[in-house]
Amino acid sequence: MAWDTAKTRQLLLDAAVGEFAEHGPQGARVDRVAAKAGVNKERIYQYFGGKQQLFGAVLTQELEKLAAAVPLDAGLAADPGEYAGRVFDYHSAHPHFVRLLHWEGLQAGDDQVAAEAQRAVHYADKVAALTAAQHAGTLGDEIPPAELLYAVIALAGWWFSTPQLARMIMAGAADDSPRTRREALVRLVRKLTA
Amino acid sequence: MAWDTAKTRQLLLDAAVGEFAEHGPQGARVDRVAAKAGVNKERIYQYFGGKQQLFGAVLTQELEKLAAAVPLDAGLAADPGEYAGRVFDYHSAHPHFVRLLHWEGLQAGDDQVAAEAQRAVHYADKVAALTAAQHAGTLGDEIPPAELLYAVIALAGWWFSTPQLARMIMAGAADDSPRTRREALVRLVRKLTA
DNA sequence: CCAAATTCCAACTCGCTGGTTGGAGTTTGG
DNA sequence: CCAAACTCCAACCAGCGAGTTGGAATTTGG
Repeated sequence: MAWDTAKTRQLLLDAAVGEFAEHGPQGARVDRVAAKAGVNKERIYQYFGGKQQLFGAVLTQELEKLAAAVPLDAGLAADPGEYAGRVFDYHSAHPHFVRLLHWEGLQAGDDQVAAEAQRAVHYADKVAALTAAQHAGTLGDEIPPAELLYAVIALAGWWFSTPQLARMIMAGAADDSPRTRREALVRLVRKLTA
Repeated sequence: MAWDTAKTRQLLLDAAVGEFAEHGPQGARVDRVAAKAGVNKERIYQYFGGKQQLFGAVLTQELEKLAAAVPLDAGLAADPGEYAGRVFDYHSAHPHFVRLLHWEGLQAGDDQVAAEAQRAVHYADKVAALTAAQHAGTLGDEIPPAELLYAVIALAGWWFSTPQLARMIMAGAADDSPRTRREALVRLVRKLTA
């Protein structure tokens, strides 16, 4: 039987996504990741170097997935409201993503994070697209593009990053469901770009 | 010399704020809290019951501080933009608050959190104030009040909850400082309530 | 076909950390 | 004034968990 090291690696990575999203870099247990992957934990040290590097690898992978799933210009420039809605949909389907992002933020503070340079380019591209749309006149230009991007990301993500707050704020609302939350988000962003 | 148990308690609580904000409930070290407070760690177990309960006590205390520092109607209803600015200022001066909030959110998930009922009332009051201002016509009424409150909180807090993202998004900006970030925030909220 | 290199695993180490304990000092109530 | 109750502390402990190791199985390259 041939070795399939790529598969073993991927098995670990996929198991680690859930573990890290749920418990964070501190709370995650190396043994649990290995068990869930059905692999010996020593593999983690051979392939990734350690728990922290595995966390970095997980983050990089998930970042790429998001970038692929909600592409740069899928209506972004033309209609940021709908783009925000798509980001919301992605978060709904993959709730671990925002969690990973926040674990990273809480842990790293002002330190550089994994793949920071590449990720910065990614955002710069989006800002450029928004700038172009403003010049073309398909988008209101009252809000500077970087700030607009910031707003979209923050508004789409906050529901998931502090669910307890979202719950309390919406406690009085007539009905509070993912659907109405998405509508609220789109409404907010549309208003910003009116 | 008389015992001053209240002071000892407070010493621990204050030391714990920093420790929990920086490292989270998992990463926080009981010994470090005790050392910083200049108190024996056994006191934590007598006064609070354990690490987790201490975390709850810290959260409750800081929540009250924020509520006191950025009062309900200090210009909120009349000018949500400026209110958002004040929240931003508070976060700048007390960066541990947002961090605590997010650690709570990441840990609790969909479970009830400490003092949830009281906190919900707190937000309901704010929503009511916004509703009144909309009825009075001092505030645009395109955005439902709860959603507006959500937006203010999310936009003011995101800078601090994922500093790595904020850094990357703003990487291309002419200058990126607390001052310009605050201005961006106010601009965004003003646009929402125009 | 054999030897070097690589993958895999069970078992181990060992420092760390939350929590405990026993007792000494201090206050309080009667 | 004395005994019960409470505050405080140094030392202790048990188990958990990241990382290691030694060697067996498997592959590869010559």
